[in-house]
Amino acid sequence: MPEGHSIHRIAIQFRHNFVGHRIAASSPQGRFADGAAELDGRTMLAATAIGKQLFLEFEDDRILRVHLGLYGAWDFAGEISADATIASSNGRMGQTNQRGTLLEQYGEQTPLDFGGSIGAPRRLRMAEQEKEETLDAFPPDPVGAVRVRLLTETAVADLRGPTACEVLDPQQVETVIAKLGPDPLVDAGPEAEERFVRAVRRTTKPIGLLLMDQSVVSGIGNVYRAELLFRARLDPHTPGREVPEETVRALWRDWARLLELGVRTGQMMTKDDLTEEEWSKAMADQQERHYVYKRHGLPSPRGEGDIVIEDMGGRNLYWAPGWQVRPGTGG
DNA sequence: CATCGATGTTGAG
DNA sequence: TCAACCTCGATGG
Repeated sequence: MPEGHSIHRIAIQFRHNFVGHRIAASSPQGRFADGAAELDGRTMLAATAIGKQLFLEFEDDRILRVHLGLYGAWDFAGEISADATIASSNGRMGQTNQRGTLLEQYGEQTPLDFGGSIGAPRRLRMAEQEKEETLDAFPPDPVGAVRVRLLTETAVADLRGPTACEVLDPQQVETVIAKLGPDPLVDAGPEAEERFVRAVRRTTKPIGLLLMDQSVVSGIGNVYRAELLFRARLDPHTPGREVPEETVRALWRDWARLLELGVRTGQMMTKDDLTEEEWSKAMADQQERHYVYKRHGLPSPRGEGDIVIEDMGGRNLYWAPGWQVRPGTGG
């Protein structure tokens, strides 16, 4: 159940334990047999996340593009970095990625805390089973419908339930990337913010939809959308062109901040100004990590009234009308 | 045990 | 606008 931060963490995990290694690729489920055969026996050269898209580059210009969708997940096993530190000098996505080096993406090395599985949570029973198998034999037998298994001498990554899983050439990757809005961890620098400002302010579409539009900005999902708008005190229905420029810039910078925090902690922590005690509580209880997401019916944390839920573009939107206002209406 | 909904996207109508 | 994709935790009987 990933938003952008999850995919960046997955990319980091691949850099640690798979990039630079010859990969045995297979499709235990069978639905990706041809694609796996194209990758099998080739060395992984780079792993890059842009928004919710993951690109795994192999030798001979073969790039695996994966989108986890709503419930896809990667499960890692074997010798997997537990206290992952940002890998350095993994190069670029060949000629397909003009968006800067991986080091530029992440700046200084940042300690991370990985579990064995990233993406949708697994059944505990399954995790225990795999743990036992790992002690006995490597690699463990695939559990369930594994679309792709990527295997090194010591590490294994299983992909299940993705929306997209395909082998592309650099040209095709270029086409995909060209349709994506900026990702603060990929497109560092002022041009990215300018792109975002332009994309928002040129349309009358509501800002609540624009933040979810991956061609406007990459990586934001339903949780971050709701929380960013609350933090900005912005009514989700405000047309893009009516959002003050400074507010649009503040949204971009806040997204950059929340995304960095999400990559570092592995949690979508969207609250500010918590005491140490409140922080611990929030990290243990998902409900406590957010101001409005899935908190409809509860009193707004700020201002008057309750948090409400409504449909926007076919997704549940959570917001606090007593706090979030439309600019220029005096509210 | 059955059903529902979900941190997402695509494509048919 | 809505179903389909395909997985699994939460919920209710």
